[in-house]
Amino acid sequence: MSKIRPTTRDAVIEAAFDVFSENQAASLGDVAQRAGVGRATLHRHFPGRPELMRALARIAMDELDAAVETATAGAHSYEEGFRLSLFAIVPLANRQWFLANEGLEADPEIAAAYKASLDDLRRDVEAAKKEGAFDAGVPTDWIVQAYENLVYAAWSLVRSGEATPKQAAELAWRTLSQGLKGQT
Amino acid sequence: MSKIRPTTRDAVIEAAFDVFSENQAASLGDVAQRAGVGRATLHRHFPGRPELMRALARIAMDELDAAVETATAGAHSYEEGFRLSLFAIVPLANRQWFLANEGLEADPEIAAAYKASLDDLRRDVEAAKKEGAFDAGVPTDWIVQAYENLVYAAWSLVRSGEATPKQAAELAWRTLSQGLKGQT
DNA sequence: TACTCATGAGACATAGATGTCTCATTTGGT
DNA sequence: ACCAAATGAGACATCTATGTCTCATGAGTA
Repeated sequence: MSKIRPTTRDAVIEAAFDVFSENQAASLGDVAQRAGVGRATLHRHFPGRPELMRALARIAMDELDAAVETATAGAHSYEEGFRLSLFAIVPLANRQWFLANEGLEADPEIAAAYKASLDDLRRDVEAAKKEGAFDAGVPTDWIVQAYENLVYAAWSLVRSGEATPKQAAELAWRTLSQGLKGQT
Repeated sequence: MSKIRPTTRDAVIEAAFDVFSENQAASLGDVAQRAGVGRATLHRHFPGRPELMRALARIAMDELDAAVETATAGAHSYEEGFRLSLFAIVPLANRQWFLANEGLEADPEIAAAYKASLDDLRRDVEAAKKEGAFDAGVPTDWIVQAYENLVYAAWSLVRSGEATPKQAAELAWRTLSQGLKGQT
């Protein structure tokens, strides 16, 4: 077992997700306090704010990938895969969204990983089009944008207390699939 | 004619919209520079950041109201009104969105005005439900969330250069109306 | 021309966030 | 119990954004 208490680093990371999802401009002192950790200790694990954000981004992307992979393991079609992914992603949205406004596109590794997952999404959208799940006449870029923003909308609904994650994901799926369905 | 050059205040406001829509964390120095104005002059017109943000919020909301009112003047139904509003709002989204993450809910006047416009939107959604434009079984809160976030999605598509405002608004409208249409 | 007022430039003080360092204390493994 | 490593607390220096103030300049007006 490592000499570094695994608890401390994890506590900082979880506190950072909590604090930053409430206020992306929060200070590192806020994060340390929420984690119940000294500010100096935070700096021992993460040299500075960019490194912490980088770590959060990597974790968030890995979580997302894992959740989607698990959720879609038994999917029989791309359409079903999208539906299942939506249910898996909505509860994770609060851990993802605040990262969008951080200057992470400057980090080559993060930017590359993000681009790769976007490319995957575009590929899946196009496969779903071929299945007839989405209207082939609608631009893939729009479907991707609508998908991402309906996830955010669903999360917002959950956050406001108006729906459970399951209900919100169902509404988002209905809007997306019925709204962009291929015209028969 | 007022002794205060009307140009200066307007230049600051326009620069602020430009700069903050690119980076909401930009400094007042950045805004002053973009406006071609001394930093002290900016402070002469707006005591501090909150006051500037407040002014931007009021202007943005007024612009939005005016644009919607103009656009929907000739609408024959709530459904048509929503469609026309969407076309009017998408080009203004960049002047609206960054204000969401500013602590403006703390300002009573701004908060009240925002709440009022949200209530209007909810009323219109419910009227459109009665028309059959939206499925009465879908929560009004979801329709409002989807509407707002599809506006953002449309603006994102425009910003990426993948569509004109008109095309993006058309896609957003199609997604919303077809996705939430009442089941016949 | 003389006057008034907004402006630009820059000095100055302040506040908050950040990053480093030290030292006493605690923790976990031996 | 002993030891090495991690931690907490706090001092310290630095940096950036902010807000104020002063003074010279320029534009518009009488």
